[in-house]
Amino acid sequence: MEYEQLKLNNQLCFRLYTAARLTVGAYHSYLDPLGITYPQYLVLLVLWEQDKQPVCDIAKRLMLDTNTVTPLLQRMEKSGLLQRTKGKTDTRQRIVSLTEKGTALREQAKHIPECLSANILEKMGSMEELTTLVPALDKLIEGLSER
Amino acid sequence: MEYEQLKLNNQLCFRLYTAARLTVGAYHSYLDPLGITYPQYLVLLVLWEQDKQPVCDIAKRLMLDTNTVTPLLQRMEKSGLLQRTKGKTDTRQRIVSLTEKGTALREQAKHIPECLSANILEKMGSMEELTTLVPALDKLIEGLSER
DNA sequence: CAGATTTATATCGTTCACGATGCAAAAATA
DNA sequence: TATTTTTGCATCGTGAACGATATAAATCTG
Repeated sequence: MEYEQLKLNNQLCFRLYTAARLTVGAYHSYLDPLGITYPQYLVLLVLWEQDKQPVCDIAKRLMLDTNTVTPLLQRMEKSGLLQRTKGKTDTRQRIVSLTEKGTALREQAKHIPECLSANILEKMGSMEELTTLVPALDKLIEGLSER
Repeated sequence: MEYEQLKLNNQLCFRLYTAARLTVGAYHSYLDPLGITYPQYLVLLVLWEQDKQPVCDIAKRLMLDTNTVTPLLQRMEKSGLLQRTKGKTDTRQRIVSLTEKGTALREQAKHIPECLSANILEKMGSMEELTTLVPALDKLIEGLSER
């Protein structure tokens, strides 16, 4: 009784941790042919929405720090997906812009979300649990991110 | 319209990925004094429930592969939390057992779950979203883990 | 305007997550 | 029993996360 809460099955965080891993894993078969990883896909999503952003804006969007994002962008630059140029108004900034290759991937990635939705829906049966998930996660994220 | 689904805000996986990161981060201030990381805490949870398990059972429980768990256990052995001994009935197995130090941590970790619950509840306001989260995540995990 | 502070980015070290691969022991099958 | 297959564990390499720290530019303050 005393240690009841120290049980794996009682812990929300373990579920989040596992669900996140498995979901990212589900993207793998779609992202592999494009030669990108899931975090790289996230960066592309941000840049496809709006190109030419400084590192800090991308980091904010992804809720990551620059010490995670910088190496990520460096790897993506190396693989030819984007460029990092010095900012003009603020020379501390590095403006990240898509290359042709990075832009072109958008077309190839277009169907990934629906493929994945279908994939997950098929395995989960009903849509219901999924629709409750999103607002609950948003609230959790909002709570945990404020400081 | 065509690219509507390629928006970060529309993606469940990003929420899971972020929520998991932030939640693990919330454990940090509690686990740091104990000198363990979150994945190491998960291993301890499993061993506190039942000591002396082979590597594969721990891996199954955490839904991880041995190529993740083995180095994790090696680090934990190095820091004196557990021992890995050869199995007797099946010599391929490595039986993982808690040391005194590993066992003793249970007492210190006892209040972590309630501290965290309180922490999260305070930031989220209502309990409602949290209670819907758990079964939804379970179903998602179940769907994604079957193969 | 000089000095202090903040901001934007980068680097380093450690720990994970995981695909690929290797190897030996156990189990299944011929 | 001999051969094949499976299982349990380990190693290696790569890419992330993230704490700590560094550096220069921008901003704020006295």
